[in-house]
Amino acid sequence: MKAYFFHCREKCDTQPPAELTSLKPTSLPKLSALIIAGPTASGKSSLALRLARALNGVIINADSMQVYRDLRILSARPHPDHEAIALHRLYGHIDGAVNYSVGRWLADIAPVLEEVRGAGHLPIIVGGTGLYFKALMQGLSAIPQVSSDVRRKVRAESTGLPASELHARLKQCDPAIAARLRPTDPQRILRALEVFEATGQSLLSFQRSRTLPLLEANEVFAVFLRMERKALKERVASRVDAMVHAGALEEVARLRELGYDSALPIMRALGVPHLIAYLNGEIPLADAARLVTSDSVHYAKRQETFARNQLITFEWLAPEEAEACALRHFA
RNA sequence: GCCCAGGUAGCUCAGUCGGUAGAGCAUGCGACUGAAAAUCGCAGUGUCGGUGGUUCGAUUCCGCCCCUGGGCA
Repeated sequence: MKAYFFHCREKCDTQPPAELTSLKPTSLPKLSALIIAGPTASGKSSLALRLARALNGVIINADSMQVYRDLRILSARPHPDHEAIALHRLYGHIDGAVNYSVGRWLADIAPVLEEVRGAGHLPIIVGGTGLYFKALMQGLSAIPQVSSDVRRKVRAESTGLPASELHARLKQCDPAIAARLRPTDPQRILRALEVFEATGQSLLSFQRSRTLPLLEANEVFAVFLRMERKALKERVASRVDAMVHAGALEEVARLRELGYDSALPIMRALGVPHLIAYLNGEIPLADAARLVTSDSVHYAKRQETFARNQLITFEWLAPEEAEACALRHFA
């Protein structure tokens, strides 16, 4: 493990410590996957495509929105032309009516990883969802599936109630988890409530253990693409415009017609609520675009915070550095 | 030139019956176990337009000046 990190330095830093140059790559474990994370609009997909071509890789999605079939433009899913250049997996394979989750993603990626490696290809896992990478490399607690009946029931009982009231209810049945959750955090409170309702046990009791990670930090080269917030903001703004020109409004109009529950993940994707507000005549298009841009920049900030503090083994590299480094690692 | 309304945080504004100020947004930082493109938490900064006066004390009251907007000429 230690040797690997030194190896990484030796190959990537411009000036490696002299005493480490004796470490030879031949003595190191073979890296079994390339992981590309980074904030939205940082160029992850195009980097992945270039590396997939150069390294005979298969691109595997780690983005919670690019899994949805009905969300191609707004989720910036790879273009069909690009999907023809290299194999892409776990893109657009989920119906919008589905409440996808990190657990499902983990279940989906396990066989894909095995298959890709078995075929002798390099898995290139790329996406913006930090939680997915955390689950992939740090494991996830095994928690029984909460049936959609229970889920519906819990949500129906809590509609219209303030988070503090839900928290008070949670405190009644599961004081241990309630103590760890903020009374202002409705999402986590609802999750704890439904797990207790479904299993009769505290969510905390499940969270005490985790499954083994699918990939260990020392067997992958994991990068987080680094980009200045200011530059990122400009990229996001022009990408939002490009999305509108590419048919984002039509995509959103289709979603609106499908009549999905507004609580579904797909309906909360960046851009969907504001563009629907525009289509409903509530705000001008320019305002909607501005709002989508600022939401996206806030999101990028959260992605960076998550990576900085939760994905601590990732190397922060500018896109060009990441590309050069990956080529050296896997060539 | 005259009349009116304003000039307070990066922006929009609130407020101080005289005791040196605060919300939202923006910005920065953080939390994070099956909705994570989600859901939450924390934190700056101000010569309160300038200048004189009254006062123990003025961002607040008064005079003058500057600037902005509206009206009248």
